[in-house]
Amino acid sequence: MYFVEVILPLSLAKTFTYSISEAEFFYIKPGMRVAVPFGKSKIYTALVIEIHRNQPTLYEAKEIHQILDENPIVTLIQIAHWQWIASYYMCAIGDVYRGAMPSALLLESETLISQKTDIFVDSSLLSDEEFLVYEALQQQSSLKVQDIIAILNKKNIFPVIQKLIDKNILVLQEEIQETYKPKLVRYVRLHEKYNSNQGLSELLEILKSAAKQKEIVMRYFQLSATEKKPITVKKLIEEANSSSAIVKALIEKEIFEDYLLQEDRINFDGNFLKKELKLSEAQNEAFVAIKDNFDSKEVCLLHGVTSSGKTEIYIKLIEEHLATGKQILYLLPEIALTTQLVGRLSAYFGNKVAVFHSKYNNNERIEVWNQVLQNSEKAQVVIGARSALFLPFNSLGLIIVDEEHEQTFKQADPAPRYHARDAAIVLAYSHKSKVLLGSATPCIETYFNAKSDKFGLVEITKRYGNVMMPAIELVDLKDKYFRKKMTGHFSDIMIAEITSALSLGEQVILFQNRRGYSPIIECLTCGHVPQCQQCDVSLTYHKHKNQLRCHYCGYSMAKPTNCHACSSVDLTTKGFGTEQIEQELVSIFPSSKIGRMDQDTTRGKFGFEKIIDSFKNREIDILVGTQMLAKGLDFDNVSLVGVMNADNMLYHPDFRAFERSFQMLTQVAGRAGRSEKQGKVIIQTYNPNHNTIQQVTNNDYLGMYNEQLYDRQIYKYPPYFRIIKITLKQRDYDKLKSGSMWLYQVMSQNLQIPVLGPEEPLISRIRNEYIRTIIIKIPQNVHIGNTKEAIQKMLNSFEAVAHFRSIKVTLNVDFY
DNA sequence: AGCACGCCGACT
DNA sequence: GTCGGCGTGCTC
Repeated sequence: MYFVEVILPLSLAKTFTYSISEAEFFYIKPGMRVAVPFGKSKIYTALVIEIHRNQPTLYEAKEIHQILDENPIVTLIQIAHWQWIASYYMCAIGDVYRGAMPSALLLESETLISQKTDIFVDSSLLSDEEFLVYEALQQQSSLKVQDIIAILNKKNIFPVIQKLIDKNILVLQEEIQETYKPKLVRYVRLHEKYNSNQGLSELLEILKSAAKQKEIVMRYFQLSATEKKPITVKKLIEEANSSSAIVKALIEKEIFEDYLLQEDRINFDGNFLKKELKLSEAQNEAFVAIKDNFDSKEVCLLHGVTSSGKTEIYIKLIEEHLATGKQILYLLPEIALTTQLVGRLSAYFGNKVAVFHSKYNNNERIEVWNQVLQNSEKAQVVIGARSALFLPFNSLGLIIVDEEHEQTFKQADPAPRYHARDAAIVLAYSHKSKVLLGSATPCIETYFNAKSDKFGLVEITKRYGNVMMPAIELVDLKDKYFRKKMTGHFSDIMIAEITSALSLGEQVILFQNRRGYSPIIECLTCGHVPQCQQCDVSLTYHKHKNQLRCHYCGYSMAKPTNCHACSSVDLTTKGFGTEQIEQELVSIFPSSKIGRMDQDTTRGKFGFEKIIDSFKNREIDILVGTQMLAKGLDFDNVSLVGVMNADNMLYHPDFRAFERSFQMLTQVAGRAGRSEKQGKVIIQTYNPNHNTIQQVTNNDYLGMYNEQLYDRQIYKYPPYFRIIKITLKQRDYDKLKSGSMWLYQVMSQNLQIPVLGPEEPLISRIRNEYIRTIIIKIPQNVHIGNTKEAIQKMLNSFEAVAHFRSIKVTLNVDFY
């Protein structure tokens, strides 16, 4: 008796046992995929993690359906890493498996219904519904479950199908199909019988009376002489200005023959310049210091101010690690940044650079997966967003986490809710590789780890080429409104600075961390504010579409003309977003070209690139945008950055609000003045004396760090405490209330550590589900693993209470 | 996650 | 009386 232990791509913590034959026992290796039946009718792509001979005692193992791989496509290191993620982030191993694999490698079966062949059917014995299905099968050889639901116009169709199967008319098939199709390109070459000199003259004789054909053949000779490589059919037709019909005729005459070659979808060969990299003195010092740190430490933090030229240092490090033949992973917070970076890296490393992120289509992702698995030349350096962490690396030499402070590295939903930076450090440990974290505004925990000697620390305090740090000027909004110096949301100083920058032909970036036109609409008569029907939030006004929209569930309605509560027509808008800033700009600077960059304008695969490119090409004078602007973009002609309102970030009810505000403002300010001239930053605020604002102005990271660290210790937050957030959701308010109270009490009684809650979050209802949260704080001296086990046990007993079982519980470890 | 079983209310 | 709603439990 032979068995395999498999992971299923479902939210199940257990592994499952299937039986295999003796031959399969010797063939299957851990990391191969097998198709297995699971439950009544479905077939899933499971991953083998163990092959063994221990027969299960409590049930009879089913047989596997089919082996899907010839070789493992997942490495043992990956499987171990996934298990770590599942246990640390408290989710099912199946969640990690599903999140880690490109979806095209995880196909599920689709049940196909078809008619048995060679049977006689007496249609008078069929019911109306049975007949409809039977009739449909006369037209099509097979039907999907969805098709039959449509034909019968009802949901539960299985009784009908079952009767037809019983009457020996139908059969069901379950098939898993690989959807990956290699990209094939059609090439053309001369038939071998004309390869000799004698053949050639024969050929000319044949073509004497076919001018068009002769032309294309002559063109073929020219091309193959100049290009010295195979010629595609497409290119030949283009170059000869001919048509495919003529090529086809030549192939039929056996003068040409065509053949197919597999080609990679993604190629960065084009801009390989083999540039020699020259580091500045400061960069070189940092580079040497990083290498020194790597001698004794696994992780090193590179803390360099904005524009200090961190990327060149990364490139130099990549160069050195490439020489050892190991793979390199470069993680970025945002997909949109890959295009810029690929351009820069492929100039040095040419086709050794590969990219992996969620906007790639299935085929593209599988190609990168396979290249990484085979340690191919073409994927020595992999650039990607957080999911690139799951690629099947053989031997990683270096992981770079750029802009390590960015919260996008933490996956919020669905599980696995992992932090790519932290998971990368663990992954690096199993590869015995090094990790470089880079940021101008490191995350407090990271800096803490560096300061406490867990990580190495290298700092650059000067900008590249000795460009000066931007001069930051604060504008007190309270004072400006009082003195009536405001035009819309622009202070007189802001307008003057923009005017002067524009007159010098320089570009301006304006930052407003809120999209839409204005957040809310309020009735002046009764104070009513339109709310979302399904969520506990006010609707946001979007002027462009004249709509009110919910940013949580996507609900939208036309802007009302009168108040829904009192019918008054005196409606006013409160607060402001990017859309309103854009519109004010149009009236203040009518002759300037104004662009807007936020979620609403950057949809689509290249939405972001389009705006960035037109800004770079100076087709836009003033760019208004949300936090997207803060993410490591380089523009060389921007001399002024304006922050419309620095306060709304400051007062988020979140222990990170000040840290985030500092990071955001410093990063945005860093976009100013990237060439010789000192850049200028205008920050409009109601709180010019606020510590965080002052720290931004004085470029005082350490001041911010020390102040925040002090608060974190007092209020029990990271890095001193690790936090687990438990979210409970239910449509029934009372059930949720009693369930969350029950769980809170069990936890606070059984854990000797702080447990807070159950709290009603700021937004206490989304899509008609009520929400409560419980926060658990684990101090440094308490064992994390044991605590998580205890929490898991308590959650299990929570689920054992029948009344509470319908409450959805999600866990978020290190949820920030 | 799906899918079936099983128990109660709204219709032919 | 049946259809179909969803709460409950299991899948190797």
